[in-house]
Amino acid sequence: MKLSTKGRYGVAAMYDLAIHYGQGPISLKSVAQRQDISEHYLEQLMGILRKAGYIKSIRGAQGGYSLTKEPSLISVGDIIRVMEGPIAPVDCLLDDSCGDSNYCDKAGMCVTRGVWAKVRDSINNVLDSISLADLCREEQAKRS
Amino acid sequence: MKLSTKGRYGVAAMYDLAIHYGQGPISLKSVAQRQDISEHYLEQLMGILRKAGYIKSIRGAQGGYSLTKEPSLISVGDIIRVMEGPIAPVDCLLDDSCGDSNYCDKAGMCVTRGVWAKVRDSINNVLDSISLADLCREEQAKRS
DNA sequence: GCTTATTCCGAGTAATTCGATAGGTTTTGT
DNA sequence: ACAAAACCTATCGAATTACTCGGAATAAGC
Repeated sequence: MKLSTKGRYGVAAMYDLAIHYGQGPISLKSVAQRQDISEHYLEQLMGILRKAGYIKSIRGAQGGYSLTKEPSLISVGDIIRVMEGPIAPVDCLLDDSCGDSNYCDKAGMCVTRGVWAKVRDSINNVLDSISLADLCREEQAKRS
Repeated sequence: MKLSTKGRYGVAAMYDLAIHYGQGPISLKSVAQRQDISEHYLEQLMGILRKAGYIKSIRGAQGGYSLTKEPSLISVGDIIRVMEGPIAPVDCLLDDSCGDSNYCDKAGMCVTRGVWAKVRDSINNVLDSISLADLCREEQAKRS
């Protein structure tokens, strides 16, 4: 039940952009340094976040990244799901409409499936209840 | 955020033993067949559960495994933690008293750490609130 | 006592994933 | 023109996962 660095780094980077929201484009380099992440690796992660529409980029000198929406409108859950795929402790919870793959024939009768579904829901609840703005507020509080 | 098969199979096997609680030793083979798990692999998992004290074994012909306590006294959380290690979405939550390893120097200032701690707590809450007896009851309900 | 059913144990292994690294190509402000 | 930046694709070593294999020890039943 570990989060991969993708999710962790993704949240860290988005948090960094949230802190600097409204200050123009923030360079990948500076984010990587502040959050202590490999530059090249973070680059790939930023690509994912950009394609998902959570950040926009400006190329060329003095370029960088910035959020496409207010920090209060982006939840940690949004970020995690984009970085790690849908949250599901077990694959049989992924009924992605396309018939094949992880279908479990006794899903209806499976009692443990219910357990994993509850876990999934509780994780999603927690993650969706925390926005980037919340994290920024917390940071403010810790400073004082 | 995936559970490994260790955790899943562990719960499935323990659930199987709970269903047959009080019926004497249950052979690995029959558990493996009913739960559709590789026999040899399940063998290793049973070893973990035995060493943790949740099941006891009887060797030789007509031997097998059985729970050491009532199904109501064993939670899904107990099983998962034994099979997968402590639940912690990120390593910096593991302050296992022995100073080295995953200590994060800015833990006190880290706002994302709080997020992961909330996730951990909510997962533990769900898993600890469900006992093997609960699963057996659910199975009964589904039958009718 | 022999056979057979079973748990126990340790090593090996194929496949996958993770976390990066490398090396280049655009694009753009100065 | 130059340098700073985003973008892209490919590769790679290490670790982990989910097994498999081959036995050794133990006990019940005949």
